[in-house]
Amino acid sequence: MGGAITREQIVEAADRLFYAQGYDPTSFADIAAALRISRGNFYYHFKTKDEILAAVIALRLDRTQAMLAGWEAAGSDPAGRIRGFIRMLVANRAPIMRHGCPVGTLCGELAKLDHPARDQANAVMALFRDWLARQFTALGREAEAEALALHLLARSQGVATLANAFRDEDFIRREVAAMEAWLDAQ
Amino acid sequence: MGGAITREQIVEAADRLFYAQGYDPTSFADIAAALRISRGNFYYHFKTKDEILAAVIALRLDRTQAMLAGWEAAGSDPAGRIRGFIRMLVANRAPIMRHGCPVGTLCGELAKLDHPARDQANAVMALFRDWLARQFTALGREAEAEALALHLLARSQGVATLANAFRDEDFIRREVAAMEAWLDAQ
DNA sequence: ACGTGATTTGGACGTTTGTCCTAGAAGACG
DNA sequence: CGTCTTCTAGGACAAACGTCCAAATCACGT
Repeated sequence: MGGAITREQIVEAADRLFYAQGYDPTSFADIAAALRISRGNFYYHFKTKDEILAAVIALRLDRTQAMLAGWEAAGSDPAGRIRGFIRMLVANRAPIMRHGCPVGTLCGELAKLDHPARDQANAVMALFRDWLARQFTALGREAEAEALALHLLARSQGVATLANAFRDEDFIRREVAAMEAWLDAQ
Repeated sequence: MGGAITREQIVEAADRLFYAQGYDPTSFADIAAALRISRGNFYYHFKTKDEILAAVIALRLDRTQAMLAGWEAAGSDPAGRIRGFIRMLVANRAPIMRHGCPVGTLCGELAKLDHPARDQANAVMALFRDWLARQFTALGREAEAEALALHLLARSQGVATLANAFRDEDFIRREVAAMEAWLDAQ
């Protein structure tokens, strides 16, 4: 396989384009142009567009799971890990202001499309929820762990949505500080 | 004008469909089928699909402005008005769980499409922001009014996003209660 | 009853979409 | 060098898209 375009490269390009433009508006032609390959080439690796979406979501699931597992392996305390989650908003502020949160926007789009892969996309969101709940449990808040996780996840999603609409970097920093203060009070 | 399909009916149907399915995935055929009129009929009232979108956003701007003005005219105090805003999440929980927040989802979609009407859609969001800021100003928090408004708006958007993903009604109620408690502490 | 302007129809148009096929290039292996 | 498998290019295909138009229909003043 010489200059072979691997399946992985297609998924990678689709991942970026689905994030930047959305799943539905992104065409095979867009992905092909990004990789400079022929349109017809897709059919060898994927039978349908939905299969590409499924592969993209599977990739995101894997990467998210690996990232969260890495954060748990690191020696920091649960509160420090949650702080790391919150600070993702600052670290990724540029793409978030341009395209929103990759997780939230895909869930929203697939919900509107009533797409079969909706549940898979939601599973990525659930990964964050469950990870956060585990951290709050480790903080001794087992009873309210899931509610606290959903609360923090919702605030993050809201910040991403408004940061995307208003392109306001200071707003992100203010809200991140507020979430950290909230975390300290827990 | 006998059984004349008015321009207003088209905008109304497009408004509903854009909310339920999104702007891009909604075709002229969809709107025509909903109204049981001919596809070609649109060209008499609108020249392009973008014109329909502009009309839909203009309608939403008008209605939002009227709704918010009505809330200010009512005799309640600023805190009570903010409480009314928060309770929108509970009042509209069914459509929110199905399709998300009409304001936030349209802003997100148009941002991804890099659509010219993006700013108009954001103006609807800004309407809520400015209205909330006015209420916080009336509460004597002029200096931080906009930050408080954005904070509350972000939390509402986040609740709508997660309620849409997880279809969790209890979550909405819990978060609404938490926002009311936050408001009382302000 | 008639004519005029407003409104609606059904379809044509060129383009783009996702899907699918075939011919051949490129690689591994004998 | 020859053969077999793996991969790619380019285009065919029907369907759907937004756009646009000519002809028919409707409402209404006279």
